[in-house]
Parts: sequence; C-alpha cells; structure tokens
Amino acid sequence: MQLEKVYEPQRFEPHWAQWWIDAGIFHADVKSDAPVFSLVIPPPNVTGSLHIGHMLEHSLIDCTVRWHRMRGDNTLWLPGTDHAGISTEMMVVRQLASEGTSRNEIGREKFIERVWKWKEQYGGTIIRQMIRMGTSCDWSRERFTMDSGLSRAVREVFVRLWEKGLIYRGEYMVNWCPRCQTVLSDLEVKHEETAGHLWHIRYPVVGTDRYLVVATTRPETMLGDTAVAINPRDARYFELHGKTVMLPLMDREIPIILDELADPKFGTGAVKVTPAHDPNDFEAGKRHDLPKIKVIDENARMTAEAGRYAGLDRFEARKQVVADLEQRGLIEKIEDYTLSVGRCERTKDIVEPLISTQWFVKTKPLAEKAIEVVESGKIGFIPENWTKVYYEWMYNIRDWCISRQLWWGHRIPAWHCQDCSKINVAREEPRNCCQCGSARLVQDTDVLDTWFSSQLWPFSTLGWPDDTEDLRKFYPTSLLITGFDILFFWVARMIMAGMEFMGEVPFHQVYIHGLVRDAERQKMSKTKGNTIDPLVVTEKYGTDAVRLALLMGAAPGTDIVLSEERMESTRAFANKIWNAARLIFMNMERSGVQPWVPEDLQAYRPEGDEGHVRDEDRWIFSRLSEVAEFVNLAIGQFRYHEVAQELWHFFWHEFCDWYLEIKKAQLKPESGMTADWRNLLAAFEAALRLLHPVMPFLTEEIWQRLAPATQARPKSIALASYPKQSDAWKTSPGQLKIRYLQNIMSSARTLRTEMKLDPKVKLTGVLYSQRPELHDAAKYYEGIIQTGTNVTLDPSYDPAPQSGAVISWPEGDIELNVPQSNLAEQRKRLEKEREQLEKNIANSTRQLGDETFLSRAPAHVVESIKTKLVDYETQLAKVRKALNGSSS
RNA sequence: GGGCGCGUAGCUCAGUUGGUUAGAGCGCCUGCUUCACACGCAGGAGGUCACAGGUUCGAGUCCUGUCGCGCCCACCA
Repeated sequence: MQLEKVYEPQRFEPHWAQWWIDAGIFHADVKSDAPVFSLVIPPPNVTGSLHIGHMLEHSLIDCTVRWHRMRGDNTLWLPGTDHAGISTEMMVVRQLASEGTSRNEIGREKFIERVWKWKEQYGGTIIRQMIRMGTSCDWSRERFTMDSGLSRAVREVFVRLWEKGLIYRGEYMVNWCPRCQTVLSDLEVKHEETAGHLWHIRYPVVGTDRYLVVATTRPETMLGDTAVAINPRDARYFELHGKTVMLPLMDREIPIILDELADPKFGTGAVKVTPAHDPNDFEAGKRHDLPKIKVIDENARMTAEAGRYAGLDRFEARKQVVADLEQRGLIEKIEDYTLSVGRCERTKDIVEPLISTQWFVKTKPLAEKAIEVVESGKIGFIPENWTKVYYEWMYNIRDWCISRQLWWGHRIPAWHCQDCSKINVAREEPRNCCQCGSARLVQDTDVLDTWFSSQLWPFSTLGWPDDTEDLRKFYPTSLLITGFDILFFWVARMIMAGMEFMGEVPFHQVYIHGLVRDAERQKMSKTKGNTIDPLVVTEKYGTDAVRLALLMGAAPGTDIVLSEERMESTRAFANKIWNAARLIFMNMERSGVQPWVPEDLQAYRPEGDEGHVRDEDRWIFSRLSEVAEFVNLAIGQFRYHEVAQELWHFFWHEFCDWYLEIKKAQLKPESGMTADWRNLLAAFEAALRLLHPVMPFLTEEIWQRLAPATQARPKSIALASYPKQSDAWKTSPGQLKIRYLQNIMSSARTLRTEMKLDPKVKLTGVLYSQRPELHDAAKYYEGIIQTGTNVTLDPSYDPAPQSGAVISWPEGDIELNVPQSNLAEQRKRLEKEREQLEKNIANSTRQLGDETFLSRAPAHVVESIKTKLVDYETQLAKVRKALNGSSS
C-alpha cells in the first residue's frame, strides 16, 4: 500500500464524488434516497455562473450535513435554493467530463439530458427542486413545461392572495430600468452618491413681473411640470398664494400649490412638481389632482409631450433645456450638489421613475405574522444581531411590486377580457370571462419577480399545494444557511409565505454567513469580475484545501477573506494528513500488519500487552475525547472556524508532532498486530472521523485503505459515527507523563538552540526534580529523548558547578554540559527570565495582599494565583542560582 | 437622516459568559535535506488590544465619548 509522497487531490476527488452519488450517501434529506450535491467540486462555466461565494455556502452546508449525518441526527433538512441547482451543475459537468465530453462541448441540452437521467435514477428531491426553481437558476422557460410543479404552486399562491385582496393592480410610480426594459422592485435599485448640480430656475409668475425660483437636480423633467409647490407656512411666498406661473420653454400656465412637499429650508423653498417622473411629486399630484404629463418614455427618450425636445435622450435633453434656459436668462444659479442616484442593480443604468400599471402585494398583513414568529423565538437568527436588521425592514415594509416586463419567468395568471376589461385571475386558463362571458381573453404579458416563486421554496419543493408525504415530514425544516445579501429578498419573504400558506414557520434557525472577499477585501461578485475561479483553485490546491480555507475564515458575523496564501497553508495541512497516513501504512507493511479498525469505534479502549497501557496511548485518547467534545459543541453553535482550528492543532501538533513521533520508536518490524498497533490505528481512525466533515475527500480516501474491506463496517467514513467524548478514553494518568516528556524535550532543544550548539554534537545532561514521575518519564522515554534532542540524560552526571546551562519549568530543570564559550547567550536569557519572574511575583504578591481582591474574587482565581506565586518563586530561585553559578 | 458592524503581531484574522504571562496562519530571523512530509522539522523575534474617560478587586472583553473605516436601509427637490 504505497502512497505518493505528495498528496494529489485531483486523483481522488472526482472518484469519491462519483462514488458518493452511486451510493446515494449524501442527503439533505438524510432518510430518503435523494442525493444532495453539496460537495465542493469544480463548477462549470457552461450552464450557469458560479463563484466562490457559493462555495462558502456549500462548505458550510456540507460540513453541517456530514456532521449531523455521522451523529445520526436524521431530522436535518437544509434548504439552499440556487445552490442545489449549481451543485448539480458541478456534478454533471464533472461526470460528463470524466466520460470524455469536454466542458465546452457539454452545452445546455446534454446537461439537461443528464439531469433528467439522474432524476429517473434517484427520484431526488434536490433535482426536483432544481427544476422547479427554474427562474433563479436562469433556466429557460421551456423547463417549466417539463415539470409544472412550481408553476402550479405559484399560480395557487397568486390566486389565493388575489382572492384575499392582498394582490392589487394599479398605476404607480415605479423604478424603470431603460436597458432591462422592466420595472424593478425597490430592493433591486441601488442608491449611489453622485456629484451633480442643483439648478435654480426662474419661473415667471403670471400677472406680475417677478419670478418664482425653483431648485432641481433634473432640469429636463420641468417639461412635465404641472405645478409649483410652496409651503403654506412659508412667509416669503404668502403673496403668491392662488397665483400661477408660466412654465418656461413650454409656455404652459401651471398653478402654484400649497403643499408640505415644499421644505422652506431646502433650496429656494419652492419645488417644481412633475407627477409623472418623481415619486414625491406623484403623491402631491394625487393630493391636488394635477395632470400627469409623461415627458420621458420607456427608452429614456423624451416623448412628444416634450415638444421640440421629443426624441432626445434624457441627458441630451437636460443639456439642451439648460442651454435654452440660460439663453433666456432664466437660470438664476447653478450649485454643485451631491445627490443620491438610483441605479439598476444589474446594468448600473440610472433608474427612471415612471408611472405604469403594475401588480403589487400588500405586505403589511403578511409581515405582522412574520415579525411575531421571530419575536416569539420560533425563528432565530445566528448571529443574533440580524434580528434587528430583520425587524427594521419588516416594520417599515412597503408594498412589493411583483410584476416584471420580462419573458423569463412565471407569467401572471391573469386574463384581461377584451370586451368588458374584467381581470380574470385563475389557476387554469379560463375559456370565458367570468363577468361578461366573452371568449376574447388575453393573458397579462407580465411575469412575476423571481423572488415571488423563490419565497415558496420551503414548501413548493416538497410538493405543495398537494398534501404530500415529503411536506408532512420535512416542513418546517430546521436550518437555513445563507448570506445576508438575500435576507430581505428571500429569507424574509419565505417566512411571510410560510406563515401565510402553511400556517407555520419554514425553518427554525437561520445561520447567516459573511461574504467572501478577495485579498483586497473587495466583495466577490460576478458583475465585478473579481471572482476567484473555483475551477482554477480547486484544481490547484484541492477541494478539501479550498473548503478548509473557507471554513477557517467562517467566523459568524464576519466576512471571509480568501487568498492563495490561505489555500496554500490548508493544502499543506492536507498533505500533512496524507503523510501521516503514509508513515502509518509504510510501518504497517514493515510490521506485517493488515488493515484494521475497531469493531465498535466508540467503545474502543486503549489496550496494552501484559496489562500495561502506554502513556502516549492514554494521552492521545484523552485528547481525542476532549477534541471530540469541543468540536461537537462548536459545530452545533456554527463556530466552524474554531472547529477547523482545533482539529488542525490537534492533528498536526499533537497527533503528528508527538504521538506519531513517540509511536515510531515503539513499533517493531515483523511484530505483527500488537496492542501498540491497535491503539495507533484506532486513534488514527478516530482522528480521521473527526476530520471528515472538514476534509471529506482526503479522509475518505485514507479511511477506505485503513478499514479492511472484509470487515463488517460502514460503506463510507461518512456513514460511520462521529466521535463523541468518551469516559473510556478520558481516564488518563498518561497525560501528565507526556507533558513531562514534552517539557524535557523542548527544554533540551531550547537550550541547544540558544547556545548555538551544533545539532550533531551529542550532549549529556542531568534532570533535577523532586518529582519521581518526572524521572520515571525520563527513563521510560530515554530513547525518544535521545533521538529527538541528541541529549543523553544521565542521573549520575555531575556538571561543572559554573555551567549555568539550565532550563527550568515548574516541575524540574535540565542542565547540560556545554562548552564555557556558549554561555553568554544563556546568561542573556536568564536575565530576561529573572526580570519577568520578579515582575510576576510582584504582581501576584500585590494581588494577594489586597483585601478587597481576596474577599471578592472567586476562590479558584485566588487559589490559582497562590499556586502560581509558589511556582514563580521556585523558578526564580533556580534562575538566580544558575546566574550565580555562571558568573562565578 | 436612521440602523448595524469593524479598528488586536509586518499581513489576514481568532479571542465563548470580564479572571492570572492575549492566540493562529502567512511572512520574518536562526539552525537542520534525520529513512512520513522542505506543502517539512526544531528554535526564535514581533502586540500600550485605535484614542480618552468610566464601572470593577480585576477590562481586549461591559458603559460613555472622540477619531478612522465599511455595510445596509431611507421618496428630501
């Protein structure tokens, strides 16, 4: 069983991914046979876009799924809308690629064909979801005819809301994107501070020779003005009440109205009113029954109403209008002004407020229940501070414009009667108008906002509106893992929809992770093009390394900075695990040991020949127990980064650096299976299981080689149980001895390095200590100490009194025979140590002399300081002695 | 305008409910190609925890203020 010197992830990852699918092991629904493709493997560029941000979510979801799976918690269900689709894409492309079809040749048709094959094969819930979630996966419309499940749910929801009066249609001011040619919801408009101007324009007051000066940031809209507003309490303009002005350039007489819209403190205190092109003006227009003159059209060009400006682009028109006004001396002044400009999230085009007829959902009644379930704790956010953000939005929620002028999506199930204009809203296409019976019905051409269907995800994917087994079993789900960027778009609306249509929350916990940023802290996004290509980095560093890099940064509430350096270090860790396995397998061969793992993994106890269990075995098992306890707790609390760090430290710096180093010396060639071997293999196997959720591919590969095929055992490490803390492992007098060993060895090494001694030079040293266990340990591990430090500890050795080469720790100290010439360095360190110790002693003494401290601090704190003080003093005595010795 | 968050080692970040000498990775310095691993081993340097107050026996951690940075929401012409 030879392993290569360097771990090559590419060789194993696709193999295991395929294996897992075939075995149907990974389920979001861990009880059913539906595979969940939340493995982090390279995605395609073919059928959709994916960026590293999704991979974070995959990693979190997959890590959690595996952990729950291994613990035997079979009720977990993790929603993840787009991600299911994208993961499947990744799987498909990988598989097709392995069959010889290159990524570029795959294309949508082949892709769909394969997905359908899988659907037949597995009947997977996830695949069903992916197909139903067409819109958010950018699938083409014909998909919906293939599986009408979601379309049905959407129509059902629409009809129900309509019947309850929660959907209405009306003429409103909406955000229009001239490039997309569609209306946008408020959430899709991003406001940006932009340098602009404030033009002060003179409007001649009819019947007088004075002007009323209005200030505007958009002079071109004046062509559509139908009034000028002043504040009724504004004393400057009392005499203008009831008068009219002549709109320049258009020569239209328009009234001066009294309205709170005008803020006396802003600009000139007078506002031009353009009801057709400004939301505020629109409202004012309704109050004063003003005509709405549309001067800008859907292409952002001036309309015929704009007179001689008709046909001009809106910004061209602005220049022209300003020029014309200037020519007529009607510009009073132009100020620099910073204003907030709304732009389309996707195209960055400046959004034009237009009046149009759209469909809206009344959100207030829906929001009430959604607020209540969070207040009552039925839904919790992690980290908690997101609850505030959620409330903030929910309390101030505004009606939701759900219609879009696109063809890519679910069409609104409404039919307009060509004869009586009645709107027929229905689940199925009606033949006749419900009011006049006419057959001349035309379906509304608008489609629904993609989030309208997305909000139904938690139940529509389970078969709703039918009363299915899935629905009964899996609704509500336990946990949603997602990014905060879609908290309002998706999460909040899922809660509203869940309460409205299921009468129950859709999930109980929402874990909100940070965003992935690049090394420059830029948010990674498709549109910015600064994404790290997952294809490239997983190829380069390996999937496990990329995933671990993501997990290590995933502290709740913080963003994740992903860099190549990070992935380099996690790759090094992967390689470390690989090489630990390599060491073990090589030695197994030498010793003639066959693959073996304990029958009952959790119940295994370190054993020994002749009734003697080695200290290092006791120690490593007690550490395994502690680490398992920590990790189980931490994953349950979504502290993935601490999990990763703990496992890292344990495996590298305890298992490899100490345990394997010690074991190496214990294992004998041709020994056959011994207690030493059983302990080592059991410990290693447990460590692999602990690591599995964060390093799935690698641990699977090694585990499969470690566990004999013949033995009755789970088919995959992912089906084995996750290690728990164990009393059988924890009883450990060995722990102390190993600590002594570590102390002895690091002391000897430190001493050597500080004295700048050639590592090849053999040294003799003597160990001073009052504790017999320490001498026991030194004797017991003699060989290891010698190989590890090149120092022989000889109790009978009597160093020269002036040697001064001493390193001490609370339980003991070591003195080496070093040449006099190397002592200067040592003195420096001792001086420094003495200073530190004196400072510590002063501190501790002061604290212990403080009555208030003694009376108020808890006993264990006082006690620990007392013990520390004793240690410091012992130490100081040793250091002083060494210093005196070396100076004499 | 409202809300949220951040400021800890050269860099990127951890730091559970306040408790002793504040951690990790990368980078840096020194020494090692020792038969698992140079994607390695051993040792080491480096921090007034943004600043100023306060609460406390005790503050990186809690409170107030200041400065700097970021994000979200909002119809101020």
